[in-house]
Amino acid sequence: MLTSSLVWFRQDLRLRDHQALQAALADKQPLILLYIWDSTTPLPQQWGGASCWWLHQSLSELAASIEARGNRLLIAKGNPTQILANLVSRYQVSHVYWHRCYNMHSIQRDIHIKQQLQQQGCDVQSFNGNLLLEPWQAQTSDNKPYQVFTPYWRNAQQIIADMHFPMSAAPERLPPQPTDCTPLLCVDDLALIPTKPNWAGGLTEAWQPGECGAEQQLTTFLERGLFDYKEKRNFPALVHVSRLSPYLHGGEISPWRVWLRCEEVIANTPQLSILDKVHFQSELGWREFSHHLLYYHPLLKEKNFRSAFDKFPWQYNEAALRSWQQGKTGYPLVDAGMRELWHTGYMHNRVRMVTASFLVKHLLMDWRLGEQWFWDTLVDADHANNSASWQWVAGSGADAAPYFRIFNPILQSEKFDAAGDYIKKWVPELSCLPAPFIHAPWQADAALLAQAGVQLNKDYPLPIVEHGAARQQALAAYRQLNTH
DNA sequence: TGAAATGTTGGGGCG
DNA sequence: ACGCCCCAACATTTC
Repeated sequence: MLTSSLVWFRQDLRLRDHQALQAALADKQPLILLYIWDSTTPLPQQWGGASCWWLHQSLSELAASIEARGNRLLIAKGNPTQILANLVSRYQVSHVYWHRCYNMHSIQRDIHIKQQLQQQGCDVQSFNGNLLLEPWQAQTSDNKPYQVFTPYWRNAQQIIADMHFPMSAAPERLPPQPTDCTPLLCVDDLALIPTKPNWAGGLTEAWQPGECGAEQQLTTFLERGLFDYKEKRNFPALVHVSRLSPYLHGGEISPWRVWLRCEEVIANTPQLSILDKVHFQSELGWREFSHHLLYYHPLLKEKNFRSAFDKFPWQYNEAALRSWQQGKTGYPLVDAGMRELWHTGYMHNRVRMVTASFLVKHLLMDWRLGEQWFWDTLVDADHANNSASWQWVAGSGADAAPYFRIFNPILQSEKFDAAGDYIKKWVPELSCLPAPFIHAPWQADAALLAQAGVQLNKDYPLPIVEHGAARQQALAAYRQLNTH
């Protein structure tokens, strides 16, 4: 009886730079390529709506890509422990490979599965396929996890400089499946995309998920976006951000491919500043740092990193929460961001900070409410990044924004969207209102509003809170914690 | 990877 | 010419 090898695809939906696949190819025997929709994932960690849409597209492309190379992606749904055990015994699987995930559910599940498969006589190997560094690789001089980004990243960069990344091209042909291998499900059976109503139209326009789209996005960014990245990445109407986050999350591109191609472009393009490279790479650094934090603080999504925040006097106001979610706060930059998110599954980073700060500081609502909304609506929703970033904004996190750092949504708008281009795109009812009034429509006089065709409180809401008063309330609430 | 309040300085209008 | 005030521009401190 012929044995076979199995690659379990998870957050590594690509064929290039795929260590698990490369290891399986070296076995030179029939190959099972598997994706499992893990129904044992705790509910709050199940992919949100936008991530599901992304996953559907990405899986479909991967399946097609595998089929074109002479194999087939097996798709299953259920308990991975049982599914793997069944496949291993049914197809005489001698070797199983996957790339590691770093949240608590996955870690515990994978430890258990590894033991079980080894008992079945199977050789199991896992690799790092999703990060530049393993989360535990950078440690302080007394072998403790870092709490602050800057020293973490200084150390991490030194390690990266000496690393040899496992680059590999996508194989041109794949070995066949075992001869008696029967399909399980197809991508559609997972029911990941919305049907009634189909709200994904904006996502389809904005994105091309999959390995191919990732490569195109990387090239576009390096050619057009990297120049002056350090400054221009702050302007949401410009295209000077990489927009690679959803691809990195799904593993459709490896972070080291992004890293190395960036190095290469910088070396070959004299007009690019080293600072642009440094700033872009440090964004990848934040991603690494988030995973470092999540690894050592498995409850990062649920619990305040700084427990002093457990007694923060959060308020809950359902109407205000809904206004925020729907982009109807009356602050144009905030609303533009929230609508971009709803429409495209993405929001520019600068605007993420402004909108998040608004929920937590102006509306005094628990960061977890914001985290949940982003988790459900972002195509790049990532357990580590989303949790760490929300805690950073709230001030409850490691290396967090200090409590007194309260973004003024009007000032941010004037600074980073001076002409109002971003606002006009996402809040079209204000598109005839000239700057500077587009940043604060309630400050425009009646004649100007009439001329722009805006009736406040009808076409566009009045601010749901007044900035100055909300700021004072936030300062008072935070002062009450007495942590500073 | 803030914003506002407060302090300081220097030019210019003006008695 | 001089002192005084105003205030913009910038710097520093505070939240």
